[in-house]
Amino acid sequence: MVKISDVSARAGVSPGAVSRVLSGDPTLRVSEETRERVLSAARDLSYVPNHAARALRTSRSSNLALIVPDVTSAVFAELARGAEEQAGMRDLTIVLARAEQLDTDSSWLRRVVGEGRIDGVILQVPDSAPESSIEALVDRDVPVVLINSMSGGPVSSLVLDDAAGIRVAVDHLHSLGHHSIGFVGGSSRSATGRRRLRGFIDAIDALGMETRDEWMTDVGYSGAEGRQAVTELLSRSTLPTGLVVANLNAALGVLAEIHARDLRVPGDISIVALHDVWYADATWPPMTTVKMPLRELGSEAVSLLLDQKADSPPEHRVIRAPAPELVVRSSTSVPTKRVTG
Amino acid sequence: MVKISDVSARAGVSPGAVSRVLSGDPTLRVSEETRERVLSAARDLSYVPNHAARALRTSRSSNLALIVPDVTSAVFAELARGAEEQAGMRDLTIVLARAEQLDTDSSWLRRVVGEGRIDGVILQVPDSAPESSIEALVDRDVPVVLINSMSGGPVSSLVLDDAAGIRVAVDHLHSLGHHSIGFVGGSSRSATGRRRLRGFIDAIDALGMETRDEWMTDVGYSGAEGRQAVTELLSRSTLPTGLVVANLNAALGVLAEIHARDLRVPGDISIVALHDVWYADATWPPMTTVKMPLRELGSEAVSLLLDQKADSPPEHRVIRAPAPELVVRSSTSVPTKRVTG
DNA sequence: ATCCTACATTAAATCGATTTACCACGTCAA
DNA sequence: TTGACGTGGTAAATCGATTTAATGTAGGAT
Repeated sequence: MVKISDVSARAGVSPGAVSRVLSGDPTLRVSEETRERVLSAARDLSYVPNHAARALRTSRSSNLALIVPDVTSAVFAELARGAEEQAGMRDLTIVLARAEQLDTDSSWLRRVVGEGRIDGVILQVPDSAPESSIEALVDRDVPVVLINSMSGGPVSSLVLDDAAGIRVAVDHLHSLGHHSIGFVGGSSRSATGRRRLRGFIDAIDALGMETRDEWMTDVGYSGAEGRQAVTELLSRSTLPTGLVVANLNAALGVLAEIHARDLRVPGDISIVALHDVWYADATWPPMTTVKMPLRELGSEAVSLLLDQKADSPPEHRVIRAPAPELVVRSSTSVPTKRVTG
Repeated sequence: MVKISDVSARAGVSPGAVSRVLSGDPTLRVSEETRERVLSAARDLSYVPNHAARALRTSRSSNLALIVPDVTSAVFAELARGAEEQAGMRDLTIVLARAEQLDTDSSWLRRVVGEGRIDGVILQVPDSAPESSIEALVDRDVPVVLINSMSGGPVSSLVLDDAAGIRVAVDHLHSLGHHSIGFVGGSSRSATGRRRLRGFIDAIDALGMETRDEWMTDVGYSGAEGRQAVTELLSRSTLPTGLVVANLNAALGVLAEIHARDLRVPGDISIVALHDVWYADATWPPMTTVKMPLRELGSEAVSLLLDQKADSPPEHRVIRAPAPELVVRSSTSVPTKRVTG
């Protein structure tokens, strides 16, 4: 491996000078000619600074940890891509970890952070997780950005504008002529779930429609829970003609259970799901969705982490751009008949 | 941050001694009593060795790069989990990257490797990728393990026993009474695709059934390509009663297109897909699959990477354990009628 | 001739752990 | 007494880049 002293030797200057030229130190005064010599020497030898040495000296590892509950989720994939892009631009690297490790082996994070391997943490706690597990991270000596979890509190956070997304979904159904619209959101035990429910109710109100408890469920985001949601809805008196599902994983389950009951989408019920991911048009029927700025969420998380000075107060941002966008496929249509459960 | 000299001071020994005690250097001779003092000093101060310093000295970063074509794929998720687990056990960290970056910015890998940030690479090239892009990595100065791509060649590789998985699928359909079985595999332009096709033909042969070209397609793994596969099958004379789909993403598309044609699964056609991932039972109907040892593939990749000495010849392993396992759901049944396209 | 800037660069300390080579001390045999 | 050996460590170099404080030199002003 070619090192800085090789470059400096070739350019006929000191290693210090090379370092300063290469990093563009503004306090350094060099003749244009020397600068050129250094630059071309570095190029000729294709010099790449050793990361460990730099990290040791500067005590920054240029590694960020991305901790998510579930790598499987398509939501994660988009998020990761955004984070990665932004990280790439800033010469950072993303280290992958499951939130699971936080529980089973909470020492993991402590250790990696203690070792100085991680400069910052992007954390998406499972909705199900007790908020106390977050607290455990607060006094840690790395900046943390919480994603899609609580807003407020001592840790910086970033959330999507779920309410806006849900509004788009509701508007769509309304404009098709639906007047009874149901909601399959996350559990109201989680902050996210409550935020979404609130968004739904507001959207319905704004259009002068009514919400009915029997049209709403209080389950999680998995496929199985989506199925369960439909079972619950059907066990009640009437079914709404339209359904907003706050998560595409759950929407798969919803779809499966609806089919299992021999109902038709969108014939018997129209469905709009939040988050536009690849398999939205591989379902049957292809699903109408609301595309949320997940990628931007990821990249913004990286930015926030880095722009955050050590002692600055936590920031809480809402990602609003680009605005949630309706992607019409085949799971929605004008309402036809109403089904009784 | 507490450093090694703090520990050594507290224990009344030299830093060198602490290092050697902590790393269990067998050539060090210490009295049991001194060892205890060192250990407890480290514990009391909750000493964690600085990673950068260690990396600088030992020139190993303890970082592995996991490069995949698509973080979205459920296959990736399982793989990543396996890799992560194994990495965790060995005190390594997994760095995430998209294979995309290899094309758009092939300097990325060069740079990170040059910086010494990466000790090894687990690489899953897209089936579509030219094999030349692999070559570009061969002479790099890090060990590389290729996943699910070519076998043989100068780079170590790891593949699943696809043939065995397909055999399980074919056996299942055969034992249900199917005699006309079709295949939606990967493109025959990729080594993986060819391997799978071979496995399929062998499995059919072994059971004394016949394969027909009109029952086989030659498309990729995406949902869209799965739809296209069905369109092609239907454009031909007869449809088989059973279908083996070599990938669950494609299977979603297959399912969607079948529904779109108003055919019934498993009434008109039974489907078995390779890879058992979470949404297999969130589809309609829930899909019968063959569970492949993806997790083991991931963990084995890490092991192979590390066990590989610098100058040892490349190894090519096939992951056979645990054996492919049939997961019966609702997309398969005894054959009823045969549909003409 | 002397002092003062401004300029262009360098020397050397530093980050923290690892590792090789060496040392001091005691004991035991010849 | 000497030398060989075992015991229980230590000193110091090293990994490679960064950064602070210092240094030599030329030119201009007094």
